[in-house]
Amino acid sequence: MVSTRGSTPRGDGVPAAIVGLLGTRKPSSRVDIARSLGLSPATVTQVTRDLIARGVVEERVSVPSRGGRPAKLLGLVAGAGVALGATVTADRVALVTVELDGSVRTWTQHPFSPNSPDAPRELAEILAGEVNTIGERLLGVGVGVPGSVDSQESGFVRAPSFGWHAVPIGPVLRKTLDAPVLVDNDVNTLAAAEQVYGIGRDHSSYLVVTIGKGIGCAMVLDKAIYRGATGSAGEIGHIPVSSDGPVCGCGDTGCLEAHIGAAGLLRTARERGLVGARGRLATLLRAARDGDTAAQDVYREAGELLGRSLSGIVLTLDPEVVVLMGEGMDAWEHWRPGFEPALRRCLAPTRAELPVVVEPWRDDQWARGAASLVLAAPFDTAGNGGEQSHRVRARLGSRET
Amino acid sequence: MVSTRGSTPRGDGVPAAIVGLLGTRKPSSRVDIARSLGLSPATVTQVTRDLIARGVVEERVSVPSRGGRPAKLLGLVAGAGVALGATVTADRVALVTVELDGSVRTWTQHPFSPNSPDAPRELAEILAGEVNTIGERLLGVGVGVPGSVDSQESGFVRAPSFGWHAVPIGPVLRKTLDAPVLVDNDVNTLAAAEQVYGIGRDHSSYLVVTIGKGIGCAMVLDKAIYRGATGSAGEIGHIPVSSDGPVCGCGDTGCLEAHIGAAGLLRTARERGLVGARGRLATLLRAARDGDTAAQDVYREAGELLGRSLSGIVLTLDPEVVVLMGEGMDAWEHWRPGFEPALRRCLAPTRAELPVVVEPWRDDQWARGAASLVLAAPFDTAGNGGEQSHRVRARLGSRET
DNA sequence: ACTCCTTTGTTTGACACTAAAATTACTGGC
DNA sequence: GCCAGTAATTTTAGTGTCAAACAAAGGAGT
Repeated sequence: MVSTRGSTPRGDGVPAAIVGLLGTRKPSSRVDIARSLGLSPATVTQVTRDLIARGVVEERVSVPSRGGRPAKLLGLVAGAGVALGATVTADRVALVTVELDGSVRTWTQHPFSPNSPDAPRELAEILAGEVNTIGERLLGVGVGVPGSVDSQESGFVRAPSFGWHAVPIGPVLRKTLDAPVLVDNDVNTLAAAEQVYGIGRDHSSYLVVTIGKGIGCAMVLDKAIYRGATGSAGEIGHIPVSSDGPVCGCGDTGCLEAHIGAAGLLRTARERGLVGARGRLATLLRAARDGDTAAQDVYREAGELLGRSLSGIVLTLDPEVVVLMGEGMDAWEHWRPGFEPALRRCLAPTRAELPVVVEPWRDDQWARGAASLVLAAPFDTAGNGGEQSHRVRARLGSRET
Repeated sequence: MVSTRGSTPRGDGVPAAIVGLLGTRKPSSRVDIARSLGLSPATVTQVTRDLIARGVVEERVSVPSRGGRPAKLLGLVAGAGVALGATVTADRVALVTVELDGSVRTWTQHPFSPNSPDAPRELAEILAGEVNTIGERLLGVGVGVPGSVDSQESGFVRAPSFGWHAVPIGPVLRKTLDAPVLVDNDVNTLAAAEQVYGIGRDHSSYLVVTIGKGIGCAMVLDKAIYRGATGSAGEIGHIPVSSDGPVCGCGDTGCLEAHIGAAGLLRTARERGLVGARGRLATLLRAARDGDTAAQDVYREAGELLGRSLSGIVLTLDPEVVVLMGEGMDAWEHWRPGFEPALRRCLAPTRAELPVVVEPWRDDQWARGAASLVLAAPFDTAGNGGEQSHRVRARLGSRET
């Protein structure tokens, strides 16, 4: 193993990568940093000297050695940089400010109507307040949207559920906010968070599958988020699973999402008389928890469909791990009995042991993900984030200023 | 667009990348090379000076200019380097020697029995003859196998159909042959060939799907071949498509391959009395070509299954293009009527126009692919090929010697 | 023929990164 | 307390790449 994240950084990426590493790891020695990033200790000495002088990094205690010069640990100066994250949903915008080490500073929500023709400008206004409060220390703004984005770099959004076609979220925000702005699909932002603070620290290829209103999937392949040719990779909600199933929002019939998305589950439950015509999903979940086997069946069957569909994706992508998250996870205990056997049944003997990690859901997770777009920029050695990612790195570690 | 293939090369990768580029392009000027590789013209001048002195590259004619200093084109010296490619099948080994520009020099076949306990050594002996014939100019050996490989770098092969479990093809060949040896799944080698000489010149993410004895898939994502956590990405032949279908070689029932692999097609044809108990696929194809609608139905239904399965993969991976190839492609005209509508039906409006490229099949294609593993090494800036890839680059462009 | 323009290719000085040697700061055995 | 051993860090000298200035080689207009 040469480097922990992607290829070894160069040029302006070196100081950024060091700061990024220190943000996501415990305080490390210079030699450790060098090993992790594939740099020579000499370079780390030089660059950290500069970062210390600039007040971004500080020396911590020396650790006792086991026969050798003790390492002087380096850590980030608290509050040296802040990322702003925002997610857009059908009725509001959630905002977080996050420190370099991933800890959440503030969390707020604002009413928002994406259908308005002036939506980008309204979003910009919501963000502007926060941006001004943060001031100098702002590294960048990450925005997650439930749709596909042409590229993080530019940020034109297509989100059918909002009626958005090539809506210039990125350009408008950039013009208004005077800060680097990275826009991405919301599930991809969760993957970015995993990449930096979660499972990505130990694995290089994995899937992040979300269960909630829709069914989403983001993928980190060989340490990089994969977005596809048109930014719409991971649209697994519309995989066909039945030839005559329910009608989906996309117009087709029998999509996975139409079966096991929140609306699909509810429809099934109503058809079977488990909840009233005006009943909600919470009712179904309560029934399942109370031991109602018919209610449990709804979830079990959903788990089975999900497991079968994922097994195809796992065979195709051969990930190390699958991470499950999303608002729907609170009912996972009832999905699991259907899910596990369906998933494992078709996996070749080699992958039958595929670990599936179920993450508890937190309300600020979407927005935290969005902020992670910014915090992942230091590791974007391949340059997928383009100019915006570059600007984040510049704010983080440029030698001038 | 910054660079044509992956990220910009560094160090020993620079001369190799230049040679690689000249091998896959028409002769180019220094400035063109610099643009393609993301290097400065200054660097290209320096490195090519060296390559010219070493007799690997030569100056060609000047090209008339359109209002500027005319460009002096650079091209490869013919025969400056040769790659050896080999594919292993159930009964033989096919060998090609390929020039740097991709042209095939020789093609031979040798009987081979992979079930023998001494298979790696026997393979080594077959290759040794050719290696000695080539001598000095050999850049490396590429080997394609119908199974999964732990990494190109090491080359332990798992191939259930051969009864191979962690068979040390790479290590044994390396010990015997004294040349860089790259081992990979056979479908991945086809993807490597596309990457270097085919569709990869114009696209960065695509699928290569093979139809033949089995159903295979290789994927190039963001310009790199993706191999998965255990080297078995692309095992789409075992995606479940029916709950009570025919038994597959993998032990499960209802796998895609069991339905539409060569054996599956034949089984269906026999069940329907279209060919005799001892009849072969050629009989079915002849019947279909002669207008037998029952025979055509077998192919059409197979096309439908393939299209449905691929639509799921396309939704997941959002590739720019899908390339179809393999021995089974000679019957494609009869697959297509089922395939096209099934594939497009479920693609979101944005991807309905997904181009599907059907490549005619050539007998030496597997072996050419294997050789491409070597010829793709110069572009492996990420270092996936590890030490072996590095050794190929060293032979191609090292400054010493 | 002369001048200006355009593009290619080369030279030069600066700079980032490195390998290797030197230095520092400990531990552990005596 | 002294010495050998060990590992982190720093220094030093050197290499590869680049930006910018420069040289070369033509076209097009006058």
